Amino acid sequence: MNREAAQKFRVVLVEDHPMFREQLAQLINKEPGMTVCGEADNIYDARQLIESKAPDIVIVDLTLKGPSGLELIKDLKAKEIDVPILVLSMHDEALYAERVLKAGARGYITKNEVSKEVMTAICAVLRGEIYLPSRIASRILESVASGRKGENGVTQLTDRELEVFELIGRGRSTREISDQLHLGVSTVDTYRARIKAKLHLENSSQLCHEAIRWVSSGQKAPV
Amino acid sequence: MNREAAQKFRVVLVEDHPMFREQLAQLINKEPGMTVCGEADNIYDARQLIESKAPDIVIVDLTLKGPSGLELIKDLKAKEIDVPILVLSMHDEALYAERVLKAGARGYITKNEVSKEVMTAICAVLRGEIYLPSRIASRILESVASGRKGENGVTQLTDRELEVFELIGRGRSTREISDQLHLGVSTVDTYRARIKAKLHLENSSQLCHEAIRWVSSGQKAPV
DNA sequence: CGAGATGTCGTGTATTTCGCTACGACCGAA
DNA sequence: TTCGGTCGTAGCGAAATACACGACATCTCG
Repeated sequence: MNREAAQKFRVVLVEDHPMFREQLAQLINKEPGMTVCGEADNIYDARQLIESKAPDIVIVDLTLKGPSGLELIKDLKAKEIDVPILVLSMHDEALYAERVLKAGARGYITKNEVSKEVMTAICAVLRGEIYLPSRIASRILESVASGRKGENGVTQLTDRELEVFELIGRGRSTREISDQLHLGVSTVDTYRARIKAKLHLENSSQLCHEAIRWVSSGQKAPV
Repeated sequence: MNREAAQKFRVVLVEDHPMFREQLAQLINKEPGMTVCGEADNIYDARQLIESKAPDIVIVDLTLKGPSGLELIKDLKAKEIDVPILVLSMHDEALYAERVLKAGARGYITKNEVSKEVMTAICAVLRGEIYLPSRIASRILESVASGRKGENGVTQLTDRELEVFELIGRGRSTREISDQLHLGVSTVDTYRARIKAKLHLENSSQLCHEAIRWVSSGQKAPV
């Protein structure tokens, strides 16, 4: 990673935790060959930033305040804005990694990595490689190899459905979800219905129950 | 915060996200009057560290890999190890703040704060003050002021309320609960309202959320 | 005794749920 | 290219639920 000052790699950060963003920025700016050329905490600002700054790489958190980073990835792809994206996520789940890669991201790391690992990932993506922690890569390959099936059932959910499911698990009401995702309440409702169908859940308490279980198992110990 | 080098405030960090911990450490070490004297990513190491180093303050993440930071706080209190604790949490909810304060912590901030805010909190706690973001403080004070003296979260629920709370946690709908308990639906409704008030929950998703968590955590210690 | 906590319920309105239908975009197989 | 499937989006109406009031009878404890 050695570039003249004039041609440093330019990075855009999309991350809604201020402290984390600060640190990431610092980490990158400390690197001689890189510089942060823009920061955003939601996908709208991010998109604009990316279009105006045309960075060499975008690092995006999966879970943001509004629509998730996955939306941003899809958006950019739809607009054929071809910038390599490295996803930073809290979830140490192959499921998410797989989805972001399918959507067009070039790397996936979790926030549990040490900063050295993060830098490794950034460099790999800048070199044009696809970067995954090996434990996740192997989990993906494994499931692909074994011909795919249900596992936790959650795998059958579409991206959107998963997003809604997760928000339910975080205790958001339908209304809050529709706000956050900028959807109609009725749309969110449809997703709830579809999720219930796919997961064979009878009513919304059960839906809530499962969603919470999912969220907190993908996460750490209950508080 | 001006101390001679020899008598800097000594800080122990308990946080399981390596990157976050790194940054926190850096933030603190950058401060002239402070130094990080130990780091841990779980409560066992943390406890040992605290006993051996006797720091001036402990900063602990609420959600760790094993038992939560809340356990650590209770442990220290039980052992009468009297070190001020600042809790760092992802949850921007009054309920959690209240719990940790009751357990003996001296401050509560979320990871959404900018680092400046974190430093403010650290300093406040070191001065012996209790630090809360005002939005959370006001939410707690509000309900405290309007009656209800302290006590402990769930323990302040009446028998009936607790019964309902538990059924909610088992995924029963209001209707099912009223049937099972031979009460009017409206009665159950009233209990739900009272529980929400006592636990500072803002809507029924949160109620559901807390109830499920409580039930599945073996319904003893927590809260 | 009397104030406050507790258990019970009703009413009325706002919101959500639930089970439908629908439609356009896209995608892959025939 | 057409057909069938999935996906994201949305609306409708009936039923259920949530929420905010108020009411009243016990019960309890200072």
